[in-house]
Amino acid sequence: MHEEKRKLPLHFYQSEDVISIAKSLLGKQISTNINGNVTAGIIVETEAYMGITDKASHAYNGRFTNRTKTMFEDGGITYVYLCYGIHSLLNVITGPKDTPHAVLIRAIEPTTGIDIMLQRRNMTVLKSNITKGPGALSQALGVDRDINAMDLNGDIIWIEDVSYPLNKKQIVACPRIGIDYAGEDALLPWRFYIRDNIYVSRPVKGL
DNA sequence: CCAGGGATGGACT
DNA sequence: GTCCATCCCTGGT
Repeated sequence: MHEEKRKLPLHFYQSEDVISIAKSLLGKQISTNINGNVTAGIIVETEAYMGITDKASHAYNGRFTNRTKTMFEDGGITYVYLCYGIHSLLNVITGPKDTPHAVLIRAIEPTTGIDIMLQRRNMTVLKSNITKGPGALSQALGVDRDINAMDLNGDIIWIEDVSYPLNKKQIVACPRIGIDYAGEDALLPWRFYIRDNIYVSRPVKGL
């Protein structure tokens, strides 16, 4: 089988429904090829950011800056930005042009190139924190701001359907992390993760 | 120019 | 549980 055929098609990303895309990305495999080093993992945690109406979004109220201009491009590219001066956070841009919706990838379950990921994370033993959390998974995949605005159907970074078994009962929806500044929007249940997966960054108690 | 703040993670108690 | 490194981005002067 030729791997190109499993890559998610452009129309997957260009739907207006960023909530559905955030849920659909669970169980998909994201891969990078950085200077010939291929690493990959199954997406197990995402958050949706709904363009100009979402107070937690960088593009809230149509904010268009040198940083956020990537969000206004056609869906199907990456958006990588620096958080807290240290961490590169990886998003998938969705929707048509000028609809700045995004899905933050918050955790993956490593599948390919674990030795390379361990090196990048400066770890010697495989533990779940290798890719637990958005900053950690970016480091493991070798993603930094050089990967910003990159085509998700290219050869550097891509997402594919690997028929990961998943049913809707395994998907937990809860409020997003670290966005207290967003007022009432901080309560929206736009964080999604796979129940009981050990790579999820902060499972909700009791679920 | 400059101050304030942040979609976090790791170390520590 | 608490603390805080670290630096770009933003908006205001």
